[in-house]
Amino acid sequence: MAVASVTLSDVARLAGVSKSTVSRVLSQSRPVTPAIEATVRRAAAELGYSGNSIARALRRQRTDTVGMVVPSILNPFFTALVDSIERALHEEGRVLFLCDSRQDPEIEAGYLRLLIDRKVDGIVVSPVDGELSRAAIAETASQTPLVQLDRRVNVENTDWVGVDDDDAMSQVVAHLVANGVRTAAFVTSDFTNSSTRDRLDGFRRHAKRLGVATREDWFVLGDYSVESGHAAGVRLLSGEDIPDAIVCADDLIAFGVLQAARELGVAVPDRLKVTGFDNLVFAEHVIPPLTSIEQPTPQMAEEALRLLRVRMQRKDRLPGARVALVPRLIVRDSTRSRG
Amino acid sequence: MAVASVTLSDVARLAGVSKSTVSRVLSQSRPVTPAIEATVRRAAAELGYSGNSIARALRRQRTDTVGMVVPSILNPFFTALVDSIERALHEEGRVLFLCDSRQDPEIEAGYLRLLIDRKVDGIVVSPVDGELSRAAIAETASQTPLVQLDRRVNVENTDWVGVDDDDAMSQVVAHLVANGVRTAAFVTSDFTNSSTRDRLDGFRRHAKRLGVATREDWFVLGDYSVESGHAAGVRLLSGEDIPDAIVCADDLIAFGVLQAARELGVAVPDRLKVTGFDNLVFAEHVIPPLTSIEQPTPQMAEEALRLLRVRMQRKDRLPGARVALVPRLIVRDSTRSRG
DNA sequence: AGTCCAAGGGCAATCGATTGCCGAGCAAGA
DNA sequence: TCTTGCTCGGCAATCGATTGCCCTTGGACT
Repeated sequence: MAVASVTLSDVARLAGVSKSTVSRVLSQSRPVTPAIEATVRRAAAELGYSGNSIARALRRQRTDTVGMVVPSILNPFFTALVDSIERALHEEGRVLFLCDSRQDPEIEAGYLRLLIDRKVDGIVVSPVDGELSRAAIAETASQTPLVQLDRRVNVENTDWVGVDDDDAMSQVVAHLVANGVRTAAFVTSDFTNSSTRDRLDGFRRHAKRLGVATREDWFVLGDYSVESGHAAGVRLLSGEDIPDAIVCADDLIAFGVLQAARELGVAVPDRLKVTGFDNLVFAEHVIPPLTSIEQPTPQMAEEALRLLRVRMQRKDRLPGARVALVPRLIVRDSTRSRG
Repeated sequence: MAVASVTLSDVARLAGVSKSTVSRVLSQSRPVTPAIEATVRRAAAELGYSGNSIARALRRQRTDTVGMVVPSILNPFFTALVDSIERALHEEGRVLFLCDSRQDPEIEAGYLRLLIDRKVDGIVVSPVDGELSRAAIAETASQTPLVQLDRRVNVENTDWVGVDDDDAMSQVVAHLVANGVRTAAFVTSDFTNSSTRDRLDGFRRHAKRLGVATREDWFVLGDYSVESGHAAGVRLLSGEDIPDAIVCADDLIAFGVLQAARELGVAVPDRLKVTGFDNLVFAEHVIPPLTSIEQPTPQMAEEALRLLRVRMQRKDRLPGARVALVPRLIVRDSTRSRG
C-alpha cells in the first residue's frame, strides 16, 4: 500500500544502466550483453520489479484486455460462455472486463462506449436485442475489433460465432418424431434477438417438413426463466387437448415446463415429451433428466477469440465471418419412449 | 478501427485553446469562462472526443477498475457474488476484471500478481484454500486495497465480508429439531477453507448443544458439486440405519443428496429432511423445494466495496475488519414435517 | 595498420491526460 | 489613481515504459 511501486528507472539506477537497456532485457526486444543482462535481472529481482502495464499500454497502444458484454451473467448459459472465454484468455495472458447489460440495450450501449474508452484490444458481445442493439454494435465495431457471440444483430463486416439453430431444431424435431410425437408446442421468449428467432423459425420449418402438427396457440412467449416456463406449461397442459411434446427455446423454460407437468400430473415422457436448449449442468439433474441441445462453449470461445485476433492484426476492413458450429442433441429421459 | 482516436490536443486545436483548458472543462476540475466552455464542449462533441482512460490512469494513478478472483464462476453462488459486485461497480462507474482461479492456489496467486501489475484500485477475492492461499493474499494485501469475500484466510490487517456461518448452522439445527429431527449427518467438501470449516464446526457445536445425535461416519467429505452430494447421499442412505436429516454445506451437495434419496426411495421430508446452503435460484425448483440458508449477496457486495473505498482513501495501515452478516433460513418443503 | 561493419548502450521523443505554477487582466477598495 | 487580490488561460513537467536513432567499441578482414 504505502509501498510506492518500483519503476524501470529504479531498476536502471540499481543496475547502473539506462532505462532502455532494462526495457530491452525484460522484454527481450533486442539482444543485450549477457553480463549486463544478468546484472539487470538481478537488480529487477532484488527490487521485485514487475512493470506498470498502464504505462506500457499507453506506449504500445494495446492493453492485452478483452471486454465481454452479456445480457445476464445469472443465466447459466452465459456463465458458461464467460467461463470459456475467461479460460481461453488466461492462456493468452490477457484479462477480461466483464459487463452485464441486464437485458437493457441502453446499459449495453453504455458499456460498449466504456470499453472503447478503456482501449480494450477487442470486444465479445452477445447483443440484447436484434434491433435496439444494432446502432451501438455497428458504431463500436467500426472502432475496435468486435465479435458477436451466440446472439447477433445484422451489421455489415462483423463476425459472429454461434451454433446452427436451424440444424439444432432439425435434430430435436427428428428425434421427437422418431419417438412417436405427432403434435408439438413451442415455448420461447419474446425477445427479438437472433437465436430466439432462428429457433422459432427452425422449429416451424422442421415441424412442417416432418409432419408434426402445431397450433398457433401452442406457441407461447415469455422470457428465459423457470417461472416463465412454468406459466407456459400450466397454460399448455391445463386443457383436455394437450400436445405430445413441448419444445423449449432454452433449458430454464424447460425446467419450468417439467415442474408444471409434475404438478398437473402429466407424465413425462410417457404422455408428454419435453426438450430444452443449452444443455445446462442442471439438465441432467432435473426429473426426469432433460433432453437438450449442447452448445460447445469452449469451441465457441476459441473461435471468437481467433476471429478477434485476426482483426487485431489486420487493421483493414475485413468482410464479416459467420461461424455456425453444429450442436449436438443430448438425449435423456424426458423424451425417451419407454419400452 | 482505422479511425485514429481523437485526443485532447485535437479538441484543443479545434477549440483554439490549450489542452489545460479542455481538460478543465471536461473534468470540471476548475471553473472556466462560460463562453470558452461552450466552445470547448462543442468542439469535443463535434469530434466525438471520449478520452483515453489509459493516459488518464497513468497520470492519476488510479484506474477505476476492481479485480475479482473467485474459485469458480461456474458455481452459481459465486456467479451471484460476481453479479452483485458487478452491479455495484457499475453504479460507481468502475469496471471489473474477472478472474477464475479454478480452485488452484497457483492460478490464484498468478492472478493476484497480474492484478497488481494492472494497477487495479482494489481487489475482491474469495481465497481457494485456507493455508495455500495465505502467502499470496498477504503479499497482495500489502500492496493494494484488498477485501476477502465469503471465504477468508487469516492475514493481519485484512478485511473480510461474509455471513456468520455459526449463526446459520444454529438456525438450521434449531429448525430441524423443531421439526422432530433427533439424528443428523453432515455432508461437506474437503477443501480447507474458512467457510467449510466454520460450517462444520458450527454444525458440530449446535448439534451437540441442541441434543441432535451424530456419528463420525455420518460426516462425509467430497467437494461442492451435485455429483459429490449424490455419492454421499447414496452412502448415507443405503444401509438400514439412516439419519433423520442430512445437513449439506451447500445447495449443490443438497441437490445431489435429494437425487440419491429419490433413487433409493427415501421419502423427503417424511423420512429424511435435507438442508442446503446459499439459497441458489434452483433451490426452489428442485423436488422437493430445498430449505436453505440465504446469503445476502447484494449487501455483501456493498459492504466489500465500502471497505475497499475506505482503504483506497486512507493509505495508512488500518486494522482489519470482519463483517459477518446474519443470514436467513429459507424454509421449504424439504424439511417441513407434514401435518 | 587501416578500413569497414556489426553489436549494443544510451539519449530523448513519445503515448495522452492532468496539474502546479506563472502571469495577464480586471475589479474593488482606499 | 494606485494598490491589492482574485480569476482563469497557458506553459511545461509529469506519470512509466518503449523505441528510433546516434554513437562508441571492438572484431574481422585486407
